[in-house]
Amino acid sequence: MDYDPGIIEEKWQRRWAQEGLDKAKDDFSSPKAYILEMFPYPSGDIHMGHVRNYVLGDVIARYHRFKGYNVLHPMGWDAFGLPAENAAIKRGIHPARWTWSNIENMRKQLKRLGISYDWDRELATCDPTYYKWTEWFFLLLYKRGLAYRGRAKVNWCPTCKTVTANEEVIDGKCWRCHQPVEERYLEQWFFKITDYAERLLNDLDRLPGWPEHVKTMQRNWIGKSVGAEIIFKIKEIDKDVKIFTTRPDTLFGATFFAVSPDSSLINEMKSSPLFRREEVESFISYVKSATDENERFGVFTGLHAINPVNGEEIPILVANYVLQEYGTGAIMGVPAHDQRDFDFAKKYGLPVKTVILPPGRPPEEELESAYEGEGVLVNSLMFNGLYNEIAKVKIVEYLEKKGLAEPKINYRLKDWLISRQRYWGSPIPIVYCDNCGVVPVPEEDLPVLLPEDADFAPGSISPLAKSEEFVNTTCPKCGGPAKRETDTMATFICSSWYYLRYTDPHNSKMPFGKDAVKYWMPVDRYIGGVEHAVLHLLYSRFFTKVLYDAGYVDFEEPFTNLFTQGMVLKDGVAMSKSLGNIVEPSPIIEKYSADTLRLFILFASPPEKELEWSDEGVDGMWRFLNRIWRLFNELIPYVNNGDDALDSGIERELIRWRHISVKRVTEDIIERFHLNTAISTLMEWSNFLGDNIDAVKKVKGVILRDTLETFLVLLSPFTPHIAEELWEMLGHKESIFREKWPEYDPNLMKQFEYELVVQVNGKLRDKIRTDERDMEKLKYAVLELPKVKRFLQGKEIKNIITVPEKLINIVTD
RNA sequence: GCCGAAGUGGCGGAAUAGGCAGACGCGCUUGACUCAAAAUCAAGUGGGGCUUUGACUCCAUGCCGGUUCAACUCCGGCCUUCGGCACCA
Repeated sequence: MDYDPGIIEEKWQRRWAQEGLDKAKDDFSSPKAYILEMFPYPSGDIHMGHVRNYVLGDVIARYHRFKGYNVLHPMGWDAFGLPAENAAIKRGIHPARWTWSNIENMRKQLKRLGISYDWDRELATCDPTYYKWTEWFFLLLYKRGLAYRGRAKVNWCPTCKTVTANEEVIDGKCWRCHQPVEERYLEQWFFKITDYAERLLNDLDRLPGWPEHVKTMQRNWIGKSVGAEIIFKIKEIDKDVKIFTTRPDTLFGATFFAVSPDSSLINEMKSSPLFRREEVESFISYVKSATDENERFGVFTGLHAINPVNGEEIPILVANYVLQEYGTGAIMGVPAHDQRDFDFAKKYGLPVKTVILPPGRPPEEELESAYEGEGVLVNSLMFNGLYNEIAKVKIVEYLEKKGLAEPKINYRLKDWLISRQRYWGSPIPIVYCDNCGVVPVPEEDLPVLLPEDADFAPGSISPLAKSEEFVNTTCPKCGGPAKRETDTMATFICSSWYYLRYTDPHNSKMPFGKDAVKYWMPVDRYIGGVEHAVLHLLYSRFFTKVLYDAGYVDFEEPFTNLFTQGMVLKDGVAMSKSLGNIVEPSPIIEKYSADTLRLFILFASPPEKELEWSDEGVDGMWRFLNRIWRLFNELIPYVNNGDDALDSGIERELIRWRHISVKRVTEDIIERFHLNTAISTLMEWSNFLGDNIDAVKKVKGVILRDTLETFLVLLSPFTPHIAEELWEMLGHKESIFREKWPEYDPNLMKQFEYELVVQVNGKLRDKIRTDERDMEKLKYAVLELPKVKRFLQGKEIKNIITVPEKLINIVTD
C-alpha cells in the first residue's frame, strides 16, 4: 500500500476535530501551558512565514500535551486595518465582507496544515464582541489619566491618509506602505506610555526567557539618558532657558548656546533690538527646505546666554541639529567634548575650550576631535582636579542650591499616538459636548458600533465624520446634543490585549475572567517575527502593566518566554510580491502533503535563523516520509514475533537507539528548540532500522513494537498525520496524541563496545573498539598499537591524557 | 558612529560541557532495475600530495596572534556580512 497523504490527512483532521483533542480544558487545577503564536492579519492567504510560525508553535503545543499539560493553543485574527479599506476602495467590497471572507479562507488553510488549535476560542478583533472590550481598555486608560488629547508634531502618511505612531515610522517611511511620512501639527489622542518608561526598561531584566537582541532593541527605543536640566539666562531679554545635558561636568566648556529652528524662544528674542531677524528667518526657511539632513547649519541670533556656573556670555545660535522634540529644544554647545558641537564650532569659527583632560595629555594641546571620554576637570574654577564622573554630581548640586539646575532623566520614548483617520478600526468611545466638553461613553453603552454604511473613501477627514448618523449623538452627561469622536484606534491597541481574551473568549461581562487569566497567564511560549520587537511587544507589556496597576491581573509581564523565528527566503531574499519570488503553501500541500511541508519548514534551518526555500529540499522530505511509510509497512507484521525469537546484538542496539533518540529529540525540542536536529535524529534512527532491516525483522516482538511506537510518538509533533495513521496500523484504537511522551534511561544508552579515539600530540592516529572501561589499562595498551608506535619513534612520552570512554592523547616532547 | 548577531564542503546545516570537524538533508558521480524515463535501491562525494592509491599522509571551520596535552568552541586584535538605533545633547 502506498503512502496516500491526501486521504490520510483529511481523515485524521476530521477525527481530531470530532474528538476535540486540541481543546484547552477549563480545569484550573492541572498544570498548564499557554503556547501562543502571533495572530495574523487576514490578508487573504497563509504565506510561508505564517507556516513557519504556526508549525513551530504546533510542535511545542503537541509536545506539552504529551507531557501532560493542559495546553492552551489558540488562533485568531488581527482583523482591523488599512488593507481591508484599500481593497474596499479598489474593488467595491465592504471591508467587513472582505475581511471575513479572508478569515474563512485562511482558517481553512491553517486547518489543512494540521495545526492543533482550539478553534472554539477563535477571535477576530473586528468583531463587536471583541472591540467592545478594546473600547473598554481605552476607557480604562482614560480613567487612569493615561489617555489624553494633545496637539503635537505627528507623522502623517499621505498614502495611508492617516497619522501613525513613532514606532510605525522606519527611516522616515511608513511601516505599512513604505512611503515617506510628513510632519503635521495635529490634535490627537495619545496613550501616556512614557509614564511607564522606567518600568518597561527595568523589567526587561526580569525576562531571561527573551532573546537578548529584542531586549536591546526595546532598551534602545526607550532610550533612557541620565543628566540634568540647567538654566541659562538670556542676557538681552529677561528670560530663563533650560537645557538638558548628560554632561554637566563639561559646563565650563560651553562656548555657544543653540536652539532648534522650531523653538518658541526665537519668537521671544524678537523683542530685542539686537536680534538679527532677517538672517534668522531666512536661515529657518532655508533649513526647512534643505535636503541634506546630516549637514549641520547654524546662524547667530545676535543675542547671548549667560553660563550659570561662571557668568560667561556665549552666543546664541539657531542650529538645525538641535531637535525640538527631545530634551528642551535647546542645548549648550561644548565643542571640546562633543563631536557634533566640535564639527559645528569648527565650521562657524566658534572657540573650543578644553575642560576635561585624560591622564597624560597636556592642557594646551589643540584638539583634532572632541574628547568624549573620562578625565579630570581643568579650566573649571573650584571644580578643577575633580574626576569628571564626580564633577557631574557636584556641579549639579552646586547649581541646584541656587535653583539653577536639577537632575533629570530623559527618554527617547514618546507618548503613543493612537488616533487614526480611517474607517476600519475600533471606534474611540468619546463624545464631545458643547456644555460638558470631552465625555467618555459610559461602559454600559459599549460597544460604540462602527456604522456599516459609512463612506470609507479616505480623505482629509476620517470616514466616520461623514456618517451623520454616527457623529450626531446625545451627551451621556447632560443629554444635550453632542458629537462623537470620529477617529478610530490604532490596530496595535487591538493586539495589545488579545492574548488575555483567549483565556476566556466568550465572556460577555468582562474582557476576561479573573480566574481564567490567573490560571492561563502569563503566556509560557510566545512565538513570532522579530518585526514586532518594539511595536506590538512593547505595547503589550505596557497594557499588562496598566492592568496590573488597576488590579485586574497579578503579573506584570505578559510573555515569559519569547521566541523570534527567522524569515523565509527565496534566492537569498524575503519572499515578496514585488520580487515575484513567492512560494505559496497550498500548492505544496496539494503536490506533496501537509506533513511534507511541515517537515521541510522545520528541518531546513534552526528556527531562529533565516530559512532558504528549496524545492529539492521539499522533495527530500517527501522521500523521507515515503521511506518511513515503507519501513513501517515492512516491519509491522513482525511486532508479533514471539519471545523465542533470535536474541542477537541487534536487540541491544535497538534499545540503545531508542533511548538515545528519545533523549536527543526531547532535549532538542524543549531545551534548545532546535527542531532541525531533532528531525535528523529521527532520520538517523530510521536509517539504522532500514540498513539492518533483515536482522530487525527477527527480534522479539515486544522490542520491535517498542521501537516502532516510540519512533512514532517522537515523530508525531512534526508530522502528526502520518504518525497517527501508522499508529493505527500498529493496532491502536486510541489516538497517538493520548500517549505519554517516552522517558529515557541513560544506562540503556551505553554501548557495550565503544570506539576509543587515540591521539598522539592531539592528532588522531587510530581508533579502537573496546569494551574495556578502565582507562589506566587502556593507557598502556594503546602504546602498542602499530600506528601509535610509528608516531612515537624516537620521541619521549611526557604525558598521557585520558578522557573516560572517549579518548587517549599521548603527549611527547 | 553606537548596540547586537553571525562567518564551517557545491548548497541548507551538524558538532549540546574544550576531546574524531563536516551528522542529517540537498545536489552531484557511478552502478542495479527498465526498451527508456521516473521512482526506488546500492556505492561514492572537503581540498591537496604520493616513486608505497594506503588501515597512507599533509592541509582545512573569515584573517592574525594567544591560552591548552587538545580550539569551530575560550581570550586579544582585525576583516566581512546581516539586523537594530542613529544629529537623542
